[in-house]
Amino acid sequence: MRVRASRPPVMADVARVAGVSHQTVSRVLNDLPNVHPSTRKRILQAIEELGYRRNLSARALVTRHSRVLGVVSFDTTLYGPASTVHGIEQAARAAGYFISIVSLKAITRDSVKEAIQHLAGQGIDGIVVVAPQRQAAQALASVPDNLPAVAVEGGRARKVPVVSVDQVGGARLAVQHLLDLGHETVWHVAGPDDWLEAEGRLKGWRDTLEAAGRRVPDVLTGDWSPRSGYEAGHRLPAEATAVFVANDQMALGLLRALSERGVRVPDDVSVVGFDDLPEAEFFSPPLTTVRQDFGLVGRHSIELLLGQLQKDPPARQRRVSVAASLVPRASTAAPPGA
Amino acid sequence: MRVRASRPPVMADVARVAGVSHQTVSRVLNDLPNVHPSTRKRILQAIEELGYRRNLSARALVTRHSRVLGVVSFDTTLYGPASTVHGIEQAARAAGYFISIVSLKAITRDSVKEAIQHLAGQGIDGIVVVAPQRQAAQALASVPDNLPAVAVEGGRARKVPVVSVDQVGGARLAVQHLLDLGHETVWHVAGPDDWLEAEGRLKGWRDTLEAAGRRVPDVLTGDWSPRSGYEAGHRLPAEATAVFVANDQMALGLLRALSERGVRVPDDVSVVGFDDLPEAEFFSPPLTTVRQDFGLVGRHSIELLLGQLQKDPPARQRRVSVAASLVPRASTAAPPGA
DNA sequence: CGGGCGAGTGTTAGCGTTCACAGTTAACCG
DNA sequence: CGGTTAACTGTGAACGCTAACACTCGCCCG
Repeated sequence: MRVRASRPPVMADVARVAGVSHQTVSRVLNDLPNVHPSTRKRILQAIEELGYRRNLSARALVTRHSRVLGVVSFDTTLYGPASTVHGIEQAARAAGYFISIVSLKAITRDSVKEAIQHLAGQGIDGIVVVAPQRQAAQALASVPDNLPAVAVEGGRARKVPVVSVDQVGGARLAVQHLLDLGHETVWHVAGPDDWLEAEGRLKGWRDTLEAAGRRVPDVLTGDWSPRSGYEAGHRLPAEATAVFVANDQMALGLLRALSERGVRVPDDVSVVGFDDLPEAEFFSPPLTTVRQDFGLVGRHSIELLLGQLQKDPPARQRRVSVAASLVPRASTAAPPGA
Repeated sequence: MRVRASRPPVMADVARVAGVSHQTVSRVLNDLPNVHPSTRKRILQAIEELGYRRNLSARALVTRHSRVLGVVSFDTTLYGPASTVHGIEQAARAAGYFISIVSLKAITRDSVKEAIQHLAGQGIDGIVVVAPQRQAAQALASVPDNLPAVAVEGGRARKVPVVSVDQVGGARLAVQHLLDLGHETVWHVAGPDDWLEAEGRLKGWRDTLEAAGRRVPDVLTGDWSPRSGYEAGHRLPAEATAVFVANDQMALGLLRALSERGVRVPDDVSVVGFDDLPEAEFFSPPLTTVRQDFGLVGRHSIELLLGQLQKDPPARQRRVSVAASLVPRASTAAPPGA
C-alpha cells in the first residue's frame, strides 16, 4: 500500500511513521542498548514498511569509516592473482567489508602508485596490494601514512606488513623431491627477473642444489606464459633428466615441447611445476607440482588489515608466511639409468 | 614544510590558504568555468601544498551519486568469469567509475538476491550481474526498480538489458568445422543443465546436426571441471570420431582420458573445446576451440550500464550479442577412414 | 520524602560537499 | 554616461547521518 516515493525514505521518515525521533531510529539501526523492546519493534516495522535503507555516504561522512577496503592487483585473469583476490573478497565480506578493486594491466611503479592514490581518494578504510613484482613493492611506499595497508608477496616492504607464500620452501620441496628420486641435478625454468615469486623459487632451487653439493645448471627464464615454457622446453639440453618449472603454465608449454621432441615424461625427463592449477592433474602426464593456498593468503591479509583498524592495534605482525606443499603426480620418476 | 595535520585538510582549509571561498575551490575541483586563471592557479597550488583530497562521501551525499558500480559474479577463480570481471573493471575505470565486487561461491537464487541487496545498500550507481545460471537470471528480478542494471549471460531477463556471447553461433562453428572435415556426426560433452551457456552450446550443437540431417547422439554431461571431462572421456563410445566439448577444461580432461585409453587425437578422434584458455594452445595436442572475447563483453556491459545513467537514456538496447570465433589447431582432423 | 541513578528518549550540532542564489566588479554599447 | 551584460566570486542552506549531551521519568535508598 506504499506510494512509490519520488525520493527514497530517510531516517526522519521512519521516525515519523514510528512516532519517535530519528536518533532512536539510529540507535536501533546500530544495535545500541537502551531502546524499549516495543519501540524497537515499531521502528523495525516502519523500516520494513517504507523499505528504508540507510544512506552509507552520510554515515561514512560522519563516522569517517566507509567499511570498504581497496585492492590493487595485477591482471586478475591469471589464476594466482584471481584466487588471491577471491580469497580476500570472501574474507572481507565475512567481516562485513566491501572490496573495491583496481586491476592493473601492467605493473610499473607509477601505475601501482596511481592505483593506490586513486583508491585512497575513494575514502576506503584500508588497502591490500597484491604486489608480486619488485616495482610494485617499491610503490608501496606511496601508501599514505594514515591508511592501514597490507602487501601480498610484497618482499621486504618497509612500512607495510606482508603476507606471502613460502616460495623458497616450496621450491625446496620440489627440488628435493627430484633429488630423492635419484636425479643428479635439476634444471630450472624461472619466472621473470623482476617478480619476487620468481626470485624466491630460484633461490630455493639454487640453495637446495648447493646444500646437496650438486652442480647448478644454467637457468632458463620465461615470462610465466605457456609459450615461454614451450620455448624453454626446446632449449632444454639433452642431458637434463629433471626440471623444476616456476609455474604450471610454463610447465604445460614445456611438456608440449618435450613431447614434440620425442622426449618422454617422466621416463626420460621428470618435470615439477608450481601453483597446482585445477588443470594440472589432467596434463599429459598429470603434473607433479607445488600447491599454494591462495585462499589462506587472502584470509591472512584481511586479518592483518582489520587488525590495524582496531583502536589499539595488536603488536603488528610484520610478516606472515604460508607454507606450500608438494603434490606428487605422474610427471616425476627416477632418472633413465636408475 | 607542512605540518602533519591531525585531521586531513578539507575544502575550507584550501580556501583559506588560497584566500578564496570554499565554493570557488569546488568550482576548480569540478572543472567549472568562470574561475579566473590566476585564482585557479593559486587554488591548485594550495591543494598541492596541503595534500588535499576531496571527501567522496560528502560529495556522494549531496550529489546522490557515488561513481561506484557493483558487480555480482560467480567464482571469479574461473577463467571466464575472471576475464569478464576484468573487462568490466577496465572499462569502468576508463569511464571514471570504481568497481565493488561480490563474488559468490555458489549461485542460488537467494545468494544472488542477497548479494544484489547488499550492493544496493552500498549506495552504488549501477550493477552488473554476471549471471550465467538460470537461477541467477531469475534473481535479477530482485534488482530495485530505480537501480540501473545489466546482466551478462542473463538469458531472457525481463527487466534488464543483457550482454552475452553468441553461444549458439559458437557451437555451430565448432560442429560445422567437424562436419566439414568429414565426420559422420559429432558427440557432445555438455556443461551443467542449469547454466545458460551450457544450454546455448547444446542447442547450437543439436541444431547444426539436425540441419545437416545427421544423427544426434546421446549427450554426455559434465560440470565444467577437468575431472568431469575426464570421466566423460572414459564414457565416450568407441564409435565416436568427433567430440564437441562445452569448455576447454573439460576438453583437457577428455584428452587425458582418451590418451589413457590409447585413443589418438586427432587421428582417431577429433576434439573441439570452447573458451580458448591461454593454455589451450599447449594441450596435447593443441586444442581447436571457440574463442570468446570476454573483454569485449565487459566493455559492452559497462557501456550499456552507463547509458542508463544518462539523463535521457537512449532507447535502451535490450540485448547485445558478441560473436564467437573458431580457432583451429591440431586436435581436429578428418575421420580415420577418410 | 528528597536526591541519586539508570533506562529510555529527544535536541542540537556538526561531518564536507554541492546547489541555488546573490553579489561585485569591469567591460561594453548606444 | 547610464544601463545592460558577462565574468568572477561569495553566502547560506541543504544532503542524511551520528555524537554528545540534555531531558524525563520511575525506582530505590537513606
